Parts: sequence; structure tokens; C-alpha cells
Amino acid sequence: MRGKPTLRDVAERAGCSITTASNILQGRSHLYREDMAQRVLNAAHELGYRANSVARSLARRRTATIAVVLDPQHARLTHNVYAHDVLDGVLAYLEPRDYDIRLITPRTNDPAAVWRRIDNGSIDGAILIAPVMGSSLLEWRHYSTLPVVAVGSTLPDEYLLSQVDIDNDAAMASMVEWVIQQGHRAIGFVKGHPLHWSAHQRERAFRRVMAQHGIPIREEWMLQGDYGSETGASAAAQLLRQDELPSVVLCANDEMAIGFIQKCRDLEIPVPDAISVAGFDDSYWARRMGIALTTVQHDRYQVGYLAAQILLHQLETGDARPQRMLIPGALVVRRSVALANVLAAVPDPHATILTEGGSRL
Amino acid sequence: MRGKPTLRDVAERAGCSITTASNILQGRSHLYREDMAQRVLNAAHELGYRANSVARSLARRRTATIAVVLDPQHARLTHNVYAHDVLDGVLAYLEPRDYDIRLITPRTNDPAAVWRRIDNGSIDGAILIAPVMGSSLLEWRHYSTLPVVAVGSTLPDEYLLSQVDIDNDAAMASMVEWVIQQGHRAIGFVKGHPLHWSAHQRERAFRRVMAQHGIPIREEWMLQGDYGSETGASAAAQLLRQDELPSVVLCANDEMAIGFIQKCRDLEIPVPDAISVAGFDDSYWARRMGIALTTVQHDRYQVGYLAAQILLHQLETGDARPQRMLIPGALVVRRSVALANVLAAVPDPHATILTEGGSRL
DNA sequence: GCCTGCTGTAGAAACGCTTCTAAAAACATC
DNA sequence: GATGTTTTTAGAAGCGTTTCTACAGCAGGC
Repeated sequence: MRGKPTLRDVAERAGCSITTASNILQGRSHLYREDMAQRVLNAAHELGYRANSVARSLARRRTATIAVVLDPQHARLTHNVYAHDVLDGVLAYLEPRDYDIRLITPRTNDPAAVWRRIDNGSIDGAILIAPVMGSSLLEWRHYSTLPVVAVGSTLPDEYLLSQVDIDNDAAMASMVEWVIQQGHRAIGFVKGHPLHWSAHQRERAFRRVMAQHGIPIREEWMLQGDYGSETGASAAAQLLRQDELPSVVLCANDEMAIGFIQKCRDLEIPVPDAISVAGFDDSYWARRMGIALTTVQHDRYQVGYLAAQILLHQLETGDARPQRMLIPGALVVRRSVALANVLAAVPDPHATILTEGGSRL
Repeated sequence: MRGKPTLRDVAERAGCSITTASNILQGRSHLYREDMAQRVLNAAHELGYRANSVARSLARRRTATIAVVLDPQHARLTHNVYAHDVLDGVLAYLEPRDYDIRLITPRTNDPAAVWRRIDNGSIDGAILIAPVMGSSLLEWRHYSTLPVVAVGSTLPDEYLLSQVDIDNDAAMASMVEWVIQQGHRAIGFVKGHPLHWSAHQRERAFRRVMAQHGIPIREEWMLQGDYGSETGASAAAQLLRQDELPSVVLCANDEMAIGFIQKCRDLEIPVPDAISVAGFDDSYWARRMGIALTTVQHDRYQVGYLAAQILLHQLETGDARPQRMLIPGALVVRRSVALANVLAAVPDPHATILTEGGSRL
């Protein structure tokens, strides 16, 4: 026996066949007499035997490995905060179930190359993180028969893909409802990345609720962003140049809200006194930065966790019918949105944005 | 041919042996006549053949997969900003070289279980991310013969482990030198996590340079932290309670510096007017938060990139001698540290901390 | 004593590929 | 035309598992 001990070594030492050793080590001891089982277990332990997972995968025709695939557009983990939370959720579900994770960050957008990389026999299924419109990831059907779950993008039905996402539509709707309830009628909006479905959903929900309340939408207050804080800042610059201003601006995510607010600061425009700002996502970093942002909180960790759960369910049952799961968000009211009328009556030049603890920025 | 096409299918279609097909598809066309090679290549293309990587791994006895292992103490990716940058660097190096990444986040500290998980034949080598003192990861020699590189922890030599890390010692030394040069003599220090080697190195460098300059260290100004911003804040609280204060406090990382500064704000103690604060790491988030923190910048991405490079080199050459690589950091002077004497002369009650762009916090 | 039905065990094929070894074919040499 | 040399191709033995199938041995029922 040179190198690592194999099943044959264990069998030899226990004085039995490879079959017997294999069965017992897989927990099928009840097939054998007590002493046989013990002999094998002891032999394995004495040799420090560990089953070779590659050989096992080949024989079993399954690898107990799941790929987590980032969109080529967002292949840098550093800049993809969303992916961290989702990954943690995925890991939390898979690790105890002895599944492994293969992290794939394609550097190209050629679908054939991307899928050759993903589906090369080494994984049982894949979780696609926030595929954008036109992403090569979405062409999987042409290249793969693997079970796949997409997260972070609520795709049109024709993609025939299992999905887990937050309920962008409902969450944004409740945000708009709430803002209106606070007395706001002049409402601006900063849109998200045009290639993200979530951006369109959030905008659509905004427009719908506005229409339901008979509030006209001023297109000059609808600003294009891309989910990055810089575009939030430039949206602020662009908006604040106008003669007439909205009383509140809803940003399609927190990043842009942060950018927006920081630009307001630079221009010495107090938030929420002069203008209210709301975000979406309840990012850890907005809180960390001491910005008491009114926003929508949702559980990205949970998204990852559920995606992993669905994927494993599909693997185990073979039921590959696309499933869709929407997780509700929750409105988090902090201080970046003020009552529309009250503020007009009682302006307070000293109040700026407050942290949750109440300290001044 | 049912299911995916195999090498046998390709060979059959091309009318040659499996050997021939295998060789040609691996790029050894020169062994064969031109037309044979073409036939095989065409057959493979027509069938949409993709080599099964599990079978290949078994036959080749190498998997072209590297494990990236987080310390069980820091298994949540969300809370491990360091890991993101390193991972990006690792991915950037490995992806073009057709290596895959297995992400492992052990949930237990039992070394046998951890290593059974890591070294089960499915990887060729491992990169350990910032193993802490006493980590089960460091006991690898008892459980594995895999090539391993540790990053983010400059370990004592006896671990016999290849390492890539930033040069904590030199970087902290230059920070201390600079601060002294700015006229400071009353210098406090907030220590990092007691289980991290980096924390000890940074502290040791601090003490050494202080001694070199003949400046006595006041132990009541040496505060224990754990690299988290909360401990930075409590260090501030603890320090500011004292009668005599240092003119500058060096924090062992940016997180703690941020916490420290935020506590100062809460207590309405102007930084750097009343007290200067420096950090270490040049975290993206300090910049984002508009804190113009004087700190040490270093390239975590590069750390990951080099670690991957070293690991692959070891795999390819078989040269497993532990290598050590230190990456220098660079002092980044911003505004959170003021000249010690100038400030005493010209106090400016209105100046608080400034962002790089010059805007007020 | 023959058949049936257990139980405990082993043999052997399969998974899909790589690669060592050797045979067949082609060519050159004298 | 026999011999040696080189090129081209194929056979077959792995890699370390799993698992299907079969085969002893033995009890009980007729």
C-alpha cells in the first residue's frame, strides 16, 4: 500500500471483499454480521482511510457539488455585496448536508465557453446569482440539462427556470403607499441598473401605485441610475438643478440613496428637511455609515438558503419543474423620510440625518 | 448513445480507437495524420462532446481544483471583507488557468472533521484564509499531504507552511515613524484580535519603534480590541475617560478606527483637533463613509493572486518547500492625523473630519 | 432428499477517461 | 526481398468507487 489507503487496502486488512468493505463503510452494516462490520470499521480507522470522492462521484454518477455562478457582469466578489449574503445562505444549507460548493466566476460572455466551464460533469446543479438581461447564464437550456436555480432576478416565465427572489413588486408598492400616506405627492424616483429585472420591477411597482392614487408621474423626476452610489449622486445633482423639486425621492436601492444623500450634503441641502430620500435593500453599510435610511429590508441570506433547498429537492426527487419563490420584504422606517406637511410647517435647521442611536452625522 | 456523449461515442463516430480520440482531443494531434485529427475534432464538435472532468480527474490523479478555506472562526463571508478581496485575486489567477475553486467554510473546529472535508481527493491544494491561532486548519500536517498556502496570517516558522501576507511589521513601523515625525509623543494604541498573528505583529512593531525613539509606552493607553468596530468604540470610551490623553491613537485596523472616531463624534470630541486617529488596511468602507482616515494601504487582491500563483507552482514543480512572501504596504496620509504641535497652536473648533473631496461629514 | 427462501459474502462490470505498451503499417536500407 | 527503423494506431490496464448479480450455506416444509 503506497500512497493513500484505498478501499482495497481496508478490505485486505479486514479480510473481506471490497464490496463488503464498501457497504459497511457506507453505513449498510446491517447486511453483515456484527463482527464483520467491526473488523471493517476498525481496519478503516487504523489505516486512516477516507473515501476518494472523485472515484465515488464517477461511480455514483453524482458529485454532491453545487456550482454557485456569478454573472460575468459582476464577477468581482468584492463589488458584489448581494452575492456575499446569498453565498452565506447557500453554504449554511449545503455544508451540513455534505454538499460542496464550486465557485464560478466566468470571465467571458460566450455562452458556450461559460457552460463548458460550468457543466463539465463536476456538479449536480447550479445556482445562478442575479443573472442580468441577456446574460449568457440564461442560455443554459442550450448547453446543459442540469437543475438550475436563479436568485436575485425574477425572470419572465419563458426562461423556465426555478427562481428565488425577494418580492420587489410588493415591497416597492408598500414603500410607495407609505410615502404617499406620509403626505407626499411630489415623488421622484431613481431607477436601478437597466439590465436588472429587479430595477424594472421596482420602477413598475412605483408607477402602478402612483397611478392607483391618481398621482401624475413627472418624467423629469424619473432619473436613470445603475445601482451604484455614483449614479445616485449624479441623479441628485441632476434633480437639484431643477426649478421645482419633489418632496421625496425613492431610490431603487440603498447604494444610490447613499450617493444621493451624500451629494445633498455636499450641496448643503438638508435631508430630510429639504428633501426626503428612501432606499431599498436595507444594506448593512447604510446603517454602518450612520445614515438613518428609510428602506425595505429583506433577507438575502434566506434567499440563498431557500435556493439551495429547492435545488437539492430537485436533485433528490428529480422533479425539475421550475419553481418560483418570492420572499416578502419589510418596510423599515427610519429618519430619511419626513412627513410632507409637518415639515413644511416646522422646519428645523439643525436636524440633519440621524443615526439610529440618535447621534448627529 | 444515451445521455451525454462520451469519448467512446466520439471514437466510434470518427472511426478510430478511444486512445486516438483522447490524444487528439487533448491537443496531441501531431501524433496523428492530419485527416485523422480532423475527423476526431469534427466528430467531437458534432456530438457536442465535453470531457467528463470527474473521470479525467480520476484517471489523471489530479483534479485541477483548489480549495479556498475560511477559518471556522470567520466562516461567514458577509462578515469577512478580507476574504472577498483575496478570493477575487485567487479567482483571477486560477480561472484563466482552468482551475476550479471549491469554497469551504467549516462549521466545526474538530480538525479531523475539517480535514476530512477538505482533503477527500477532490482537490489538488488549498489556500487557507487567515487562520487564527489554534485553528484546526493549522493542524493540516497531521491529516493531509496536500500543498497548502496560508494567507493573511504570518505564522511562526514551525508551521512549515507557505505563506503570503502583507508586511505588517514594516507597515506599522512606518506608520509609527511617520506619526512621531508629525510631532506626536503621546501615542495610544488599540490592539487587534488576540488570536490573530497580525494583531501581535502590529503591536510588536509599534512597541519596537517607540522604544527605538526612546518614547515610553503608557500601558493605560494600550487598549485591547478585536478588529471589530465596536471594540474601537469602547476603546475610545475607555481612553477618553482618562485624565491625560494621547495626542494620537493608532488603531490596528480601520474598522476599529472607524468605531473609535464615531465614538469621538458621539462625545463631541473633534478628530483630529482634540485627538488624532490612524487606522490600518485602507478599507473601502472607511473611504465610503467619508472618513478621511490616515492608514496603511495594502493590496489584498494581490495577496490572493500571489497565493494562487505559489500554490500552482508547487503543484507543477512538486517543490513543496514552504515559501514566504511579504507584500509591502503604503502609508496613506489623509486628515485624521494632525501635526501635533501646529494643532496645539492653532485650534480650529469648526474643522471636523473631512472627506478626501473636502466636504464636511 | 428435493425445492424454496433466507442470509452473508464475493465477483465482476461499470463509471469515462488517461496512458503504458505493443502491434501493425509504412518506409528506408543494403 | 529480408531487415531494421520509424510512424501511426489500437489494446488493455489502470484510477477507486458503487452496485448488480450470483453463489454458497443453511434452515424449514413437503
